[in-house]
Amino acid sequence: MELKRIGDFAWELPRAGEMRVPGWIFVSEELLRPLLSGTEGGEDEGGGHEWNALVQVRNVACLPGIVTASIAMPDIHPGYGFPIGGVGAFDPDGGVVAMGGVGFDINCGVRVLTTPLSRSDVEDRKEEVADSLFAHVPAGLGSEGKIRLTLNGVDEVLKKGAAFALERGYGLPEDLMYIEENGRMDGADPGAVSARAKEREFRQIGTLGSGNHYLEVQYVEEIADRAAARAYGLEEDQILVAIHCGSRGLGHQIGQDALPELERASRKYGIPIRERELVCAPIRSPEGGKYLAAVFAGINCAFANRQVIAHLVREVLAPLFSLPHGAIRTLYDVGHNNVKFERHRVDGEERTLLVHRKGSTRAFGPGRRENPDRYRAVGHPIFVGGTMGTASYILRGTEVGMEKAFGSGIHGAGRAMSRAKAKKRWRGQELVQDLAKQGITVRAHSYAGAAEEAPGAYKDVDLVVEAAVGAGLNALVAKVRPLVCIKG
DNA sequence: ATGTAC
Repeated sequence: MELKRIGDFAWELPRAGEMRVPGWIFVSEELLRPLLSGTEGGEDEGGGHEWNALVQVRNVACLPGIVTASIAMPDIHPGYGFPIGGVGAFDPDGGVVAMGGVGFDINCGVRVLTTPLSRSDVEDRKEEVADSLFAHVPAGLGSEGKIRLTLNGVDEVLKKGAAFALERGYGLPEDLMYIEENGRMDGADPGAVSARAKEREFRQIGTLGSGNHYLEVQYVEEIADRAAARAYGLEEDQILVAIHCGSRGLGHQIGQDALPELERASRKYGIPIRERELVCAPIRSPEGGKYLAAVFAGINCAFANRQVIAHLVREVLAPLFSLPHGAIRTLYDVGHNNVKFERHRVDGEERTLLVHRKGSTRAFGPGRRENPDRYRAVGHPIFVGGTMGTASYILRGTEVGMEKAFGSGIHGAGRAMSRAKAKKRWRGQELVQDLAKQGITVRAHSYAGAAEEAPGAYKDVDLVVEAAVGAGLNALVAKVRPLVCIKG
């Protein structure tokens, strides 16, 4: 595939064939190289689909009703249907909602809590902090939470999101102000969610899960943007807690249920299926409407999940450091596997679009009314999770990002190596010991899982951030380092 | 990502 350079950190995949718009890939030369080494039409573990992130950018560009471009963030790597790091905005008239644009872990995202603690408060108590968090926050594959829901309770979670958790006494009212959508997505319909999906939520609310999900105690190493840091209440050496998780089994089941339904819809409406998960339905069709109502419910499930986990973190840290719960505040909570209706300027005209972000964080810039009052002037924070052994970053939305990428940003380092390959190359136990020597206390529910998450299996997060900032999509606010990491 | 399987 021929790419045209259109900027220092921007490349265009020109419109050709059945593409309705061009592809825009925001990467540096160095990050572009591995993308070009994939083989088009190559075999993959999933059954012989084209397993190449750039092919996926092109496939998304072929979907009906896509607006402006099929966009890839600097952490782009192959996903199901959409690339991870992919953004696609669609016109509600004639456009589609695509399962691959959301993925299985609906509203997977990050919440960051601020504390009044500084690095020195935690540094020599890391083992104690790690053990307490590990014991109190349920995590790992198939883990079950401390809360049991009834069927009616699950419906309430799906309708109310984080507010449900608050009603049950998990969290502080001010938390809601600092969650994307205030923690509650409109248009969620529990009736669009299967009984099987709901059954998976009965015992799973308030659990971290596995894979790349984690709970991390971090300190602020460096502040790059004083004004934004002031608005966010961040200082150097300050202790933060990052919670990375999603909608667990429920979101996964919504995705599984949607596959055959949207496959039928794709055929019914005559939309070519270019990859198993790139099935879709017109936004205004009954099938599209049902899928959206189910996804919105899944989004609420993840908001509620992170809200409960934030409470569990407070239950651990407050007594340990003699703090009131109110001293541990929600900086922000924002997802990176979502689809939603948003207002955007396209060619000078304000329009409502359905924006898919798959492994891409919403990153609204200065002035947007969706931002909390305290953040309105600088844009809301976004969280870029590095790996167990490397830095994470706090960035913010920008006006350039609003124009070029529908207000989107990066979400992490992005995998550079498959999970299978990483598992062969590293041993989890050795990895945890190595990290301990570097001052990072890791508690993992699965050593095999930890090996898959080896820092070496990811791209260099510093380069990914450099590209996002260089392209102007996001602005750098602060760099943070891990002290304690709980892995699923 | 995922009760790694219909």
